[in-house]
Amino acid sequence: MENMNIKKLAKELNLSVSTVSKALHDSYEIKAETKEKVLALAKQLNYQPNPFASSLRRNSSKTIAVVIPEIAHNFFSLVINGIESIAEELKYHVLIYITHEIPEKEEQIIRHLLNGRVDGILISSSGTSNNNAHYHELVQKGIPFVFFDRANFDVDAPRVTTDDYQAGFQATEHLIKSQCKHFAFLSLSNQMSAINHRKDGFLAALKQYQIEPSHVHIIEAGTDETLSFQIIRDFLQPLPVSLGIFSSVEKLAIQTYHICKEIDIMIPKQLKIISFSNLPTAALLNPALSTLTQPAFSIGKEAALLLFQSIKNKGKIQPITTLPNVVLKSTLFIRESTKM
Amino acid sequence: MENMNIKKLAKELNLSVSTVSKALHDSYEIKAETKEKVLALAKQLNYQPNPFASSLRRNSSKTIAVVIPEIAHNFFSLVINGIESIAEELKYHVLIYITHEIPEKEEQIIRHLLNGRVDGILISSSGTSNNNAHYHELVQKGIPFVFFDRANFDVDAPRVTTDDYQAGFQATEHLIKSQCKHFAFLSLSNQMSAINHRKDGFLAALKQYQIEPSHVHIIEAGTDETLSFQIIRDFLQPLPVSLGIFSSVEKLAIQTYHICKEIDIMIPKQLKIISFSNLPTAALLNPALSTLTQPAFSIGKEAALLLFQSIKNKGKIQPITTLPNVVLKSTLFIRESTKM
DNA sequence: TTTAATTACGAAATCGTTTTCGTACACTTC
DNA sequence: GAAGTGTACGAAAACGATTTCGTAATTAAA
Repeated sequence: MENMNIKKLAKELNLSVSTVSKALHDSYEIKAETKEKVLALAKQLNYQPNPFASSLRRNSSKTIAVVIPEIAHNFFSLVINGIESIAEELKYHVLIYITHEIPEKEEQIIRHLLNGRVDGILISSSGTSNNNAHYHELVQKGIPFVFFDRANFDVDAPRVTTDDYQAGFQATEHLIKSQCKHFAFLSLSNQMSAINHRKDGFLAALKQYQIEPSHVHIIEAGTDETLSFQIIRDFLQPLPVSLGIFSSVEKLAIQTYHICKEIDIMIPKQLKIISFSNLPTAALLNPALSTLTQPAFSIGKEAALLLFQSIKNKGKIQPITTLPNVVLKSTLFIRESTKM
Repeated sequence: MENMNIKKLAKELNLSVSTVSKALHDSYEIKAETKEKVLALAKQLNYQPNPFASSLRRNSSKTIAVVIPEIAHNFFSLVINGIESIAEELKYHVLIYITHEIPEKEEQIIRHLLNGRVDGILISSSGTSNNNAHYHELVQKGIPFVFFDRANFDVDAPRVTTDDYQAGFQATEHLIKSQCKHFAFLSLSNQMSAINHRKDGFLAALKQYQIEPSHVHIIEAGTDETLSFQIIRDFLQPLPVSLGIFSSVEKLAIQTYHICKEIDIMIPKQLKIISFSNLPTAALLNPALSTLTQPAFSIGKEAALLLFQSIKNKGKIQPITTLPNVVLKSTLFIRESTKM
């Protein structure tokens, strides 16, 4: 009695294992009366099929993996919320893997997932553009995956991204119109698609408005907290006049706020700043932070939908259409931090 | 060649399946030379054991589940970070389930997990104290689990919590010494252990300082965003004089900030507020928010360690000692929001 | 009445591992 | 040289489901 399984259930019912299995799956081969009996006893004895036996036989796990650079980050946790909302509905399970922004870690995780533990993968890449091998192995193994936010554009896989270029352009234009004279772009690295698109938008706007190239600063702060603090602080001393900062990620904007507080730089008087961010407290900051806010929940949802579509279509003939490439819009919130 | 498995590997090596399996597990029965050959070819052919076959046979999944009320919440994502740090080290996989604060949802998830999909569970309960049945079923099934932050004290399971009572007392004392005259406790519900302990500390402090009971307000805002907004707003109109608010969770404090902004209540002049919170931007808010900050990462780590200990000891004779009950300390950060 | 089709079930193979037993062979020990 | 002792491997039985393939019994069609 320790553990219920289909064999005991069958014995109890005086039926064969196969009949019980079919009854539980509502097979047409089994008559209604028998099905009812089986269902009833299964419920009564609290029978739950062993998921591993099932997965082994069916070769499907009802599980997806989410591979993200970090989790303690509003954007990613909102995305997970979106993913979960779909997964839950489809009765899929969600495994979380965190790369801590280490490309080798991502590779290792992806390579591990080649073993079939999951039916599909959602990835926000920490990888560098020159290393796609592990993605190609996924393709080869036939494991569906979808990029979200940070995609690798050299890999043929569905993507859900935001209009990073346009948003970057828009944010920069806003800084220009707010009378900034110097412009800085805070970047994590020059290897991340989303961030580079934002930078491209930034540069395009500056070009269009004919900003003197010597007034344009690209700050690669990197992913190490201590180091990026140092890099930003160094950049701000001495402070370029009428500096407008466009931070490509929330974290760097917050660090900038901390540094300004520390070394007494007044926002927005001496320095204006706008950032990509999903901070629920952006409007409550001192001063309120102007943001470009991505529809994080929707990104998760759309990515999950695409993934489940791929999973469903697996093995079937793929129509040679263009790859799904959903692009969602970010929203610009102008607040005090960029006030004239 | 589609998919490598141990059978093909064995054939390729002219060895039996059992020998290969033993070699891969470094069994003493297999001589070094053979092991090397097996390992070499396994690596070359990129052999990865099927996890489901393994799990089925071994009756262990190398997977744990984390069941939390919500994920887009600094506290919980930090906890997950802590959990992941341990799981990753032990090569365990982490499944995430979100209850959205719905007790029935939690029950359903836990009941599902009785099927053996995971080797253990970490839970921050959304359950009400009068419903423990699902936890007892876990005990009965022998599935180890550990509570963190929000525990159910009627269930015999290891717990990792914080010194909620003391922290609540301390925060309240701080409000009292900041010359508040009215005191409000913002709660999600009166069914959550951690929050109730905070409330107990709050009440104890008020009693010790002989605060007039009519000056004490317990606001149960609930988990619904719109509703809680309404409830807090109603409470603040008209505004009790010299009000000191102790918010049991970050979310309600942020809502309070928004409301104060909206209806022009000045913090800390007209209203002082302190909150449990892991906001990285607490110091940057307008005004900077006084907080009690839980060691979220450590909570996750400790909880995971306890869980893995239980998993390891499973089946062995349990020494009849007291249940592990790790209590970590929160840190009080006094900032402008409670300034005199 | 015979044949064909349908209904409702069961036996057994299968998924890919792990593990328990055997056992052949070489080597010691007395 | 018989008995015992390792050493190194293989055959086969699990693990618990799903699925294929049969088949007895009933019903329908010719």
